[in-house]
Amino acid sequence: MVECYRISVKSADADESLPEAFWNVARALRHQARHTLTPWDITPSQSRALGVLLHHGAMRLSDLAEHLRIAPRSATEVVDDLQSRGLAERRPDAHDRRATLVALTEAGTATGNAIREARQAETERVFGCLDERDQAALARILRQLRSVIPPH
Amino acid sequence: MVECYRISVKSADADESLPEAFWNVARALRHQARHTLTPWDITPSQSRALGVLLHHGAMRLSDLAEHLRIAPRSATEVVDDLQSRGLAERRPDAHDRRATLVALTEAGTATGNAIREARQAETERVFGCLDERDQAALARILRQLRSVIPPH
DNA sequence: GACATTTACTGAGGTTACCTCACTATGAGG
DNA sequence: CCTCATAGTGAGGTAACCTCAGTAAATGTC
Repeated sequence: MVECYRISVKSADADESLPEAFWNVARALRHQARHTLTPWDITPSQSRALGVLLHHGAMRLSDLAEHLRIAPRSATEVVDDLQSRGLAERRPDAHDRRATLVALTEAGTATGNAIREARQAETERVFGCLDERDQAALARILRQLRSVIPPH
Repeated sequence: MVECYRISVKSADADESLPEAFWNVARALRHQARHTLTPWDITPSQSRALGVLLHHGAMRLSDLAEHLRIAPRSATEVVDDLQSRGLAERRPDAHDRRATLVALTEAGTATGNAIREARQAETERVFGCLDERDQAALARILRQLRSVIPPH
């Protein structure tokens, strides 16, 4: 179902180092991901928040910040943006009146789902072009790379 | 020469998808690269410019912009920064009085070399932990991925 | 129960790394 | 000579972050 058009290798700079090749792929993927978002006029950071809320449901602003690995203050801004677009809303937390719960609106859920599907199709098109063995190899290699990079 | 300490796999979230694993590695690498720069108090974008100038020698500001894939106006700023740190200097282009050549100072060359070496050691430590076959496999897989992502 | 401490969010203001648009100085073609 | 293109930069803007200080609410202590 997934079309794998392989453009002629055109002897593309095969003389690039592994890190260069890695970053080139990362840049192309990032570029493509940004492109995928254009129909919704959503920024990447908003899309990330949408994804977290879609996946985990309503949560406190500080928890959202943690999921997004950003400072709580920055999450405030992302939520402001989503709210001004009618994609999310703030609700009081019944158990803690200091906290505010962030929840997707119906529009937010719909948009989030649409984006999720588009991104899934996109990554399937890309990573699905690798055969089973290469997918397994890539997963293994990525795991090993990450084990060598000091976390934090 | 390269130490490969493999921390226990500790069954780290092995349930991540390929794109997730890819981005996690990318994030860790970016984080590490940023960390590597701390001794020189240099920003990543300045380091990139330093690298281009080191590799290709003095060039016009617009050519530098092209190498860095940024707008000429943005290259002006990077060069301003490098110049204020005494790492680069502007020179008139003898053949075109509109143009300005950007050249590394002695300090800039030294700093650029030091950074290049540190980064090389760093990537060798990471990618060098893959055996020959895995390095070849990764290179091949990355090439294939990039051939599937529409360029530009 | 009063009081100190901690926690949750947000206003104010800053940074990095980009961008576009308009302007000046210069070069190149007819 | 005059028009047009090109090289760099000032002015001003954006996204996505940050820290620090302040307010309101909860929680622990005496």
